Amino acid sequence: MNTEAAAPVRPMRADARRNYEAIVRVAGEAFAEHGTHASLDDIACRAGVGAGTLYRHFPNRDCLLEAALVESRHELKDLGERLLDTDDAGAALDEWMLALARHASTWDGLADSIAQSLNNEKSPLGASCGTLVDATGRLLDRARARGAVTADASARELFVMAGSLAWAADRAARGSGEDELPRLLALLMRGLH
Amino acid sequence: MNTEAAAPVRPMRADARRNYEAIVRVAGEAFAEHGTHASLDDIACRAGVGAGTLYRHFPNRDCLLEAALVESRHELKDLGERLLDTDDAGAALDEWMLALARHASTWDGLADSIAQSLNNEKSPLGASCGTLVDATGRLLDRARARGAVTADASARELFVMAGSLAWAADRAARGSGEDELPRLLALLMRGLH
DNA sequence: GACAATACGGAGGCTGTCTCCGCTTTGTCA
DNA sequence: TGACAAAGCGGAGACAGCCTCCGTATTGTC
Repeated sequence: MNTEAAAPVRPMRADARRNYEAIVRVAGEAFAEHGTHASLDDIACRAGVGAGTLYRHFPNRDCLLEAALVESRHELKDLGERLLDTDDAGAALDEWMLALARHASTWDGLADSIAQSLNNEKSPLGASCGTLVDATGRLLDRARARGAVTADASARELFVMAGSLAWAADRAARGSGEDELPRLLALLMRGLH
Repeated sequence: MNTEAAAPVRPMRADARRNYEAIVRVAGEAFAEHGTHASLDDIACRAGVGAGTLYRHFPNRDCLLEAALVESRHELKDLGERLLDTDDAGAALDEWMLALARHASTWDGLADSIAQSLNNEKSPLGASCGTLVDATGRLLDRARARGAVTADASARELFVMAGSLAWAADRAARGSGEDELPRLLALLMRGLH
């Protein structure tokens, strides 16, 4: 696994850190604008660095995606912990699934990138998904223990279903920018409980 | 809409028909092998024609996808009609959804291509999806009229959900080639009924 | 058999990915 | 403060895929 950028043995050189941060910032903008398939050369250009610099810091698209999502994932992780302390285990799972689906909707194509990375040991994006799958598992187990979930489904499946919901909501919306996610999710959770 | 290839005013010239058929045949193989993003230049090459010939017959990827799917869609349409004559309206809808999901799983990436085309007036793939959405609507209305479906969902949404299920099943399978579709579908339908 | 209509094909322009390596910047140590 | 090695930079260019253009070849018709 490549974690040299995230946890280097020695601190990054000043110029390297400057470039790293500029790239991540610009990447977030580009992904928001063009989806996860935004041109990497273009990101490098807009960040004022050469393509070589971008690819040295982020050997592939997943690495950059992962870096641009760290904050969002931190917040998600916190939410997961807070939800474990709430009373209604069923509602907690519902809220968690909605948060997961919203996360996967951050940028167009993200649900796809995430799901693809899940089956790819080497992807840093997939690795960091492990934490989210685990959190899903804890909330699912608790909900099941309290009888709030009866259906047979694994944490991993639930995680993928959240992604597929994000996928469906993005595609079902007939342009009209309607937020279909809650309704679609309700449909799914109705079957789960 | 471009239907010149499907319903020409005058019959195609012999060489044109020969090439058309070779391209469609090879395309099916290539999509099966590399998913819907298979290289079109490569398909042309393997079909023994120039790129120009491929693009003249199929101005874009969707046109080729659509042509390579005609048979499967025919069978699907027939199934839809047969299902309308069965007794159990709920079970008929279940079976239809499974068939839709399997169709969208034909090739890797197909669910995505289909869903994308749904929002694209000009796509021949999307146009031909209209028939399937209509069939979904008929089966859904019937199931609802008989009380087999209580949840609030449109035909279009159901169609997209079938695609999203295909998407999820393709991604949830941890390589192990397991067929998760029926279970995932059961989960969804449990919420719908 | 000759002619017009139709179709062919592949060179080449374009965009995007990713690598390689000569050059520049940085941090350190005297 | 200056000098040196290590670390980092960047952009040219190789490569792959998409798609168009137009000179050439094939076909059907009279």
